[in-house]
Amino acid sequence: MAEKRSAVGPAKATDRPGDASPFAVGLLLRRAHDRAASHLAGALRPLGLELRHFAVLIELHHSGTLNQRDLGTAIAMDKAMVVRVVDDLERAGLVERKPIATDRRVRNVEITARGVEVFDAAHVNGAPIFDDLVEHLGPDEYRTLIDLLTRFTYPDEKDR
Amino acid sequence: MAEKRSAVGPAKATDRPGDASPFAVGLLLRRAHDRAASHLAGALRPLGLELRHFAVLIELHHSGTLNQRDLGTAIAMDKAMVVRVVDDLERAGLVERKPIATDRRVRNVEITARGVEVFDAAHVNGAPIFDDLVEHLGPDEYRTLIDLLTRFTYPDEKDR
DNA sequence: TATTGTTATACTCTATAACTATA
DNA sequence: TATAGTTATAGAGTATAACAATA
Repeated sequence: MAEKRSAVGPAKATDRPGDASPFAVGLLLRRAHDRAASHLAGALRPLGLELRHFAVLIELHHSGTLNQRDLGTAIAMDKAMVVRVVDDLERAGLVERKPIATDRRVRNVEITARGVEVFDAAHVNGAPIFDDLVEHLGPDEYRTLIDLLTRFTYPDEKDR
Repeated sequence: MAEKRSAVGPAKATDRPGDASPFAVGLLLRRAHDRAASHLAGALRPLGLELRHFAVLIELHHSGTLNQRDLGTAIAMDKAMVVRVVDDLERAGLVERKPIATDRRVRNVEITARGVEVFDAAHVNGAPIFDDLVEHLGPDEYRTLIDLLTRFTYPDEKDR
């Protein structure tokens, strides 16, 4: 692949080398995500979890308790999807819904002790898969990638 | 966001700061892709194109002529999807299917002169949107991001 | 009247599988 | 028998909208 160039027409402003078209970024990100997702999904499958379940566990492990609205906002998940994913997790005993005293509409979601266990187990079991995912990047490079990606994705936020 | 930590349980091997869970990479990539895709789709909409159409144009502009099978391989697109996308592009006059002499099953896809025009116009019209997409990264940082992302995504390839 | 969470519905995307015409 | 391309179908994923309870 990528053997020929400029087979079509004269040089133009956009006649760039390789994948330098700005639009290629979108495609590159899609394929990067596909690769990461298939690796990570493989690490979670033995635990009966999918990435979207783990997104909730990560957020709860990180932020503590959140109601479903804030949880959805935090992980960019539709509120209807939040309901289904929390249903799954609650059925598995990994999170609990807790009513709050001041507003009977709201239900806080908490990670359970068992949820924390599974969270840890996923990281232990997934370590080899994760190593394979990033092995051709050095540790510094990986950190740089995460940093740049984070700033690309959340342009308005200072911390994260 | 990201105000509390360790609200749950004692410190563990996986009790990392922030989004340092390996699994968070998948989620970060998803959101990075979502942000890029919505920006770039906005740049293509006035031209009546979607990202998947542009994926084909980029590949043809870059590699010259490809048959549909190789085209699908190059951009990780299912052969059935290739048919539909090439249908759209051909209807718009941006690519042409050309039979080859040696194998009457195969149809090469070529970008047309009008396809090159639209390719260039997309970059011209999209420039402000693209600037907005990456403005909080320096040029060097953007190049680094693309480089790391490319190596992350295509671990086995030397060039690209 | 607005909001939280739930349920139901519709729509898009993708993956699969059949089908044709060639080889 | 295998392959390139096409078409049709089914499944998953996502987005939308209606709904109930509460504020």
